[in-house]
Amino acid sequence: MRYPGDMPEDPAPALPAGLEESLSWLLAGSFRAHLAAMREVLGDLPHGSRGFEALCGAAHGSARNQAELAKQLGVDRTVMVYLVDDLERAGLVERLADPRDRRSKLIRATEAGHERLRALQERTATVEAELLSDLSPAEQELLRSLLRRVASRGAGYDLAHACTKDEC
Amino acid sequence: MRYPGDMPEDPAPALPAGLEESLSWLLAGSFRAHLAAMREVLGDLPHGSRGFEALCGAAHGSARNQAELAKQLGVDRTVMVYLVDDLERAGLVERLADPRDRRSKLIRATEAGHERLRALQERTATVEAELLSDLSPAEQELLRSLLRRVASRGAGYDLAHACTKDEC
DNA sequence: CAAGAATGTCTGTCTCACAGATTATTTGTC
DNA sequence: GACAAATAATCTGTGAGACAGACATTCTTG
Repeated sequence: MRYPGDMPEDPAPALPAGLEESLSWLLAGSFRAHLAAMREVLGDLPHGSRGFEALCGAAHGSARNQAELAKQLGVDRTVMVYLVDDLERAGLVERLADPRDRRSKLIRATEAGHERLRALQERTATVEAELLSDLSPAEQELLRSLLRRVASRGAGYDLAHACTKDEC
Repeated sequence: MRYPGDMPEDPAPALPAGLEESLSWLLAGSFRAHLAAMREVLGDLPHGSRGFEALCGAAHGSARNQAELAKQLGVDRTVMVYLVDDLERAGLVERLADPRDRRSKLIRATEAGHERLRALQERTATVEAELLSDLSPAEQELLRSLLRRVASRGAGYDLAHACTKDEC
């Protein structure tokens, strides 16, 4: 865990000149920072940040089946297989038969999954708070709101090959 | 309530309930959206979005050497090798000997690199404008500003293994 | 009932990131 | 000046992960 005063003495490259105005880099940089901050918190959770989002979705029942959850997470359907496999093996989620469609499987968080998620969310909240600590509470909420609108608009894009190869 | 003319083009998963408040998902979603939007614009540019940022950094001389550019881009030093290799092979950047330190190599954009970058920036601006079209100009600038502060704070984190494995 | 679409899964393949070692050069220490 | 340690770039090998394509099952639509 790193604390505010605990910055690496490293002659920090800080923000790269000329890139700081590029939305490309701003999003990548923020995303990377968040990812790095989450890493230690998530610990041995299968598939790290993505596993966290999947568990989150499973707990909230945000998707009817595996395919829809995959779309929400922005991953390929074949990736979803071993993602859920590993979460299931860890006892955090379970595949339930959908009574309405025997092809579908409902992905739901187990009791242990809910418990784990709650514990993780406590700690991720701390991490996020630190990451956003330069922003006032109002600005933090504003940032979420703006990102939500951007992400919402981007939800319609073709996400094939969107995620993994680059930075991520 | 749905009306006759109100066609459900795609049963759009839209925003996943329960995830939309998670900064984790908001950043990932926005980042993915931007990545997807940029893909077609960048075309055959080596290494896509990351190559674009590298070219940008090379053009602005934001880094003294290859290692520092790698830090700014958030990539491993060994990754930087073939990233620059490919950009160099495409004639967009060049490795110059640093007169002050013969170990270092300055990564600079060639004439063709500047040209290509300028052309790309025109088109990426269009794409970004569309991605942000739900936001007013003031909000767009606000978003950039907020992200800059987040990314800036996150610049000090340990970025090892930050990027690739998870979405991105 | 037949044809087609959707869901989840499996297999094979291929790209990519990372650890570790290597070479060349610089910096620090005595 | 001589030596050790640190740093920059590179190369090799390996492993993880993403994707295309095919498949079995089930639903939907004509």
